[in-house]
Amino acid sequence: MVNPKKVTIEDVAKKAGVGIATVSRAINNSKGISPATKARILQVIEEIGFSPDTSAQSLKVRQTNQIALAVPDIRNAIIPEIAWSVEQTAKQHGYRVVQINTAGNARNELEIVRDIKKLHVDGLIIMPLAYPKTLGEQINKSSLPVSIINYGKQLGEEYKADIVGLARQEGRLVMEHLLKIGRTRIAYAGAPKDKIEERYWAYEQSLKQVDPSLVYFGEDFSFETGVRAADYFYGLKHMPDAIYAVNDMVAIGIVNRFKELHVRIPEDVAVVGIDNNAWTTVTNPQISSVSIMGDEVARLATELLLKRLREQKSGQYERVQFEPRLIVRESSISVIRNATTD
Amino acid sequence: MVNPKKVTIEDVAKKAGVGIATVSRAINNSKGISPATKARILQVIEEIGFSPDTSAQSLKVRQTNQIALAVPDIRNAIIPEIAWSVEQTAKQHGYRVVQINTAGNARNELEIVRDIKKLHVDGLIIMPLAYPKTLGEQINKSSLPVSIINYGKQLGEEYKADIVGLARQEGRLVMEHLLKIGRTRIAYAGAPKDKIEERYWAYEQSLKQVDPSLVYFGEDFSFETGVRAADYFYGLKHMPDAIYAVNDMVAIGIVNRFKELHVRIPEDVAVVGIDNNAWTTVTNPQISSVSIMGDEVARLATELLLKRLREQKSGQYERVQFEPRLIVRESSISVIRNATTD
DNA sequence: TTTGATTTCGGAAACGTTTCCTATTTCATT
DNA sequence: AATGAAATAGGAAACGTTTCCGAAATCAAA
Repeated sequence: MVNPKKVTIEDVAKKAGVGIATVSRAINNSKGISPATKARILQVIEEIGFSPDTSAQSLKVRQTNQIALAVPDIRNAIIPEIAWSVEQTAKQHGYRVVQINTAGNARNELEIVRDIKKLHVDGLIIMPLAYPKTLGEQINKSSLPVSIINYGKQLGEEYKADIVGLARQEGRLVMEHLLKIGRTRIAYAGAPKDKIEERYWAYEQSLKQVDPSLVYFGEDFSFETGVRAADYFYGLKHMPDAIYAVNDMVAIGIVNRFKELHVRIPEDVAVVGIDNNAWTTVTNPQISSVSIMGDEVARLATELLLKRLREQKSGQYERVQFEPRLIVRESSISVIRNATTD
Repeated sequence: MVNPKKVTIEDVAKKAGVGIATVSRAINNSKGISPATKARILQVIEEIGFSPDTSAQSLKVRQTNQIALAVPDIRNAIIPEIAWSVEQTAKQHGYRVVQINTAGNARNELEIVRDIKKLHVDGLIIMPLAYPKTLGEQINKSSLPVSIINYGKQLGEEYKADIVGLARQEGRLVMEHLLKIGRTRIAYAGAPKDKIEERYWAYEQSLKQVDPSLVYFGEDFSFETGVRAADYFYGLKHMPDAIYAVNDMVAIGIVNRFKELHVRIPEDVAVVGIDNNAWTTVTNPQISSVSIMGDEVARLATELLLKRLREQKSGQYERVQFEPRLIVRESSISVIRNATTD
């Protein structure tokens, strides 16, 4: 480690008695080199421990074999899964990924795109959270390809980027399932700002008419909201026989609280969440949920980016939405319902 | 994006009517340039949208401003937290981090270290899981500085790397706490291979004598093991009044099962885990746990690596162990114990 | 003014590769 | 043998910077 006098391609050439061009051919196994000399060169390389300088290579071939992945916060929810998927996919194609957390901060999200040139990467995958107004504009004038992992708002046609996300069908899936297993008094537990979204509309639309007492709008998407929702429903004269929770955290809160209250799940009340968080399998009962396909979304976003890099042309931009998938677990299995109640 | 004829430092120079050396001085704000010309150059740069080529810079100055972070699997346990901490710290010093998952595979762990030169980084932070025998050897012959985040075995003095980890005191902390709040029948719930470790020895050593019926060795470190442990203890003639769980997953399993069995926590049984997983705050009751200081460990490991890069010398290697910290929550608060029992 | 020190600047040489172009060798075909 | 095509090789230019070194310009002091 004490400045070992960097060994270059020239050292190899000299020692092997060939030109540097030939050494280059050997390490890139390009053609125009005889198997014999190639073997000899490789041998020498092994001996003196040569490894081509990646900066020089990048400078020459004008690519870095790196892509950037910008996410709000690697510590949250499905993001580790996404980061993992991107890394695996990139690796398969010989790319490395540099990790960036934007903290879901609008300024950071813009900055990343604007300063992408400073990143020593060939392209960018961004999962926005803040969706700053000028994001699209910034992306469009970007000098490098970008791919968007979109779990937020519907994005316009004008984006010059591949966009992959989720078909807004999570709520519909939950409701169809709950209806199919014969529940009739289905409640909704969510968060107010969520009212405008598919997850809530699916609830309204699946029902002939909605009983307002069965709709609980909490403050956020947290465990605590779930606990409070459970208390609220428990206090009703006529309890629901199923609860559609806006996400898994809320669902877990509900399940936990109901267990304390001796409400049986799924016999008395079925519960279904959304996200397919790993912790849904670790509660008791395990909670049915809708997978939002993080790894598939991330994988495709990566593949589209790499394809664009490979083909070097800014042709048609892709718009892909994965279908969410319902995973049925104990909390909503179809049971012969017992009329007795605590 | 359609091959915009890369604008180079020379274009800037020409347009500003100066030499390229001067432009270089302007963008690196080195001295030997008058404020006036500097301003003019910056102006031009802004106009024509120039951004220096990072590959060329790296080639010239012989550093990439990147470090690699190799972890077993970004999706597991405290690793997102570690990745986050490394990234934040690196960013503060102007470094970016490239993420690598080793899958806890011995061969991968070795390969990363061996092929570090191919990574376009200035140094490596590795969190080993497999600890292959030749890892130290490989690190010692590495041409780049490496820093180790060590949550595994005790590492020898011979490693030419900074090593930061955790002082093996988690078990002791738990036991002291449990004894202090007056528990007398303290049980242990863990995994068999764990028997050799501090976490178990601390249990034995804190007790005048151990009641073998209060020791439950499960199969693994999972939620399920926790559930089974709870069942086991519940079946005892004489239940423990506290349980020291080898980690949070097990603790959560215990708490969940006990709630079903109407065992009161902490009144009947106190429960404490280890790891300080975020989910300990989302159970009911919230679970006391020992923080294993992931973010501090990661931050220091990063800082040591960057310092070594800065100082360019392979002097003394650091060995640092953080003290784990007990976080007391509802599951083990000191209560006036009620003699009545369900 | 002259002098000398200091600041400001530009030319050119690196950094370590890949690749173009040309030269040589090898080989198959006549 | 003679010819031409194909395979193999090397020299040198280029990629876009930083930095060394010397030249020119500026400035302060005499």
